[in-house]
Amino acid sequence: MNSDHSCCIIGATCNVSHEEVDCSACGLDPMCLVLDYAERGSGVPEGILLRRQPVAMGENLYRAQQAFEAVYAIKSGSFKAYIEEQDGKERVVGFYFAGDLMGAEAIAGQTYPCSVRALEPSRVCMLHLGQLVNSGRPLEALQAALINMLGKEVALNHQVTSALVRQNAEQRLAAFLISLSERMQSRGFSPCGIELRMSRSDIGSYLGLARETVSRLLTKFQHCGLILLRKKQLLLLDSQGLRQLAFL
Amino acid sequence: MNSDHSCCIIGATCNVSHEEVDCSACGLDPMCLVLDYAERGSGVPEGILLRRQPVAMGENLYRAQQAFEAVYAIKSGSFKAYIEEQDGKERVVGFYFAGDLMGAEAIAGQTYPCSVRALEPSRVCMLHLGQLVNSGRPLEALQAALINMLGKEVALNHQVTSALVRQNAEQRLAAFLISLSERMQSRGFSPCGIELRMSRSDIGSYLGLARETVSRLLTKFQHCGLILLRKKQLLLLDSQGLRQLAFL
DNA sequence: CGAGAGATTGATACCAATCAAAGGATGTGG
DNA sequence: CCACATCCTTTGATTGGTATCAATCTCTCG
Repeated sequence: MNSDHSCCIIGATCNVSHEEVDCSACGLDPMCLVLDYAERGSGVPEGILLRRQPVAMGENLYRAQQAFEAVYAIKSGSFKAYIEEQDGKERVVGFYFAGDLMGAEAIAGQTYPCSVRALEPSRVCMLHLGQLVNSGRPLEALQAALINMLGKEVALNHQVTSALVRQNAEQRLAAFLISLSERMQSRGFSPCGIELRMSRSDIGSYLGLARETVSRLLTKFQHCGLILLRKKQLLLLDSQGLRQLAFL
Repeated sequence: MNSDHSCCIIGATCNVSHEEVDCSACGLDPMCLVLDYAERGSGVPEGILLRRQPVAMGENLYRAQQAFEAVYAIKSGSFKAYIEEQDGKERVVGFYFAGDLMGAEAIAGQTYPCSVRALEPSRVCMLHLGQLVNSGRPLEALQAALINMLGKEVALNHQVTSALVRQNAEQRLAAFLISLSERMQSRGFSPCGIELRMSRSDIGSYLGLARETVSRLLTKFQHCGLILLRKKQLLLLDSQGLRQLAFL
């Protein structure tokens, strides 16, 4: 919020995308703790939690229609969720960053409804939920943690949906940037320096805008002094101004 | 889907809004079963689950900013979730019908992010989650059920969001009608006869359209022979046609 | 019956998609 | 190391869909 906060995206002192979230900011954290505790006890099911698995850029974590297997927490990097349309094009339905949980939307239907692909080299922790449920160990703390995370995602989705539908292009993009900033901040990253790993087309697809419109608005925001943009490095100069744009 | 299915909304033989969902179609069903089972055992915490509480039309189940207390399952009737804007207007963020779960979005933040109001006289079951977690009984089955429901809601939200943003007014409204039909069918009601308890303004607010646009499109759909509309009674004549409108 | 809210229908203005073209960035092979 | 191809991005001109303003109509309820 305050610009005395050290923002170093242009000078590239800190490259956010190569840092890992601390376990305390990670979506799977409560689960990890529970599993750690369990592992100190007796019979530990092997391979239920795979930590810090590398994922190559462009690699798919899972694809639409696949049977549900696991939920994933992002340790570092970023991902996009998308759906293949019948015309072959892909529609982006979400972006995920370090600390986010992915795959929860497949729990109920036991099938992933969308595909998820890495936007850069990343690392994820993988929790095999199916195996876990059958493992016969007490699960209360773990389940409570999962319930909390799901509740969080539901709440976020509520916000995003209602915001997107009602707002015009300018408001949508401003809200998108603000939400990115807040998500970064909640994970201990700088709230004003953000690396936009996704393309303008991806952003447009997510916000329901043409890529040309995204481009136009970004330059407009820059001319207004709201942001600074160098390639994929984004600097929020006036998040207050963006907030005002987003909600009116 | 087939119109040989008896649809009686004009003749008013069956008034959907006054029927209750069977427990097996209700959002809280697995929980009810678990609690029933527990109650047959020893020390049962009193008042954790309040069944079939009546809610008057226009009454608020909970309001934005209130502390999280319980989740609710609708036995009969319908509700709208909305947010008060700073200009005093309300933005609708969702509709809920018999069998739906409400309040899950407050679990993580322990505060309701939106208000929920009855669109007609209704009945709900109320599960005091906070008390339950502290009651010290084995909760695995209950939690598993809640996880499933939340996963379902996340998946649904994903769909709705991405659909709403990208589609034009005609597609949005067609998709909205289809989704209503599917939700009704999944709860054992007729998929073609639906009572629209909410106003055109509410629908417009939810879909991000002006009420005039909603009105225009409904009459257009009627002229195309897709639907039949008498006041608040809606009859889907050609759900295939609506589906085609929605996805292209 | 009258009042007020909700719904419908018409005319106009504006925002954003689309079409079109040029300008950068990145990577590959000669 | 440069030439070329490809992809992403930016900017401009035109078109169409939808909000908005305005008027009338319908229904409900006291």
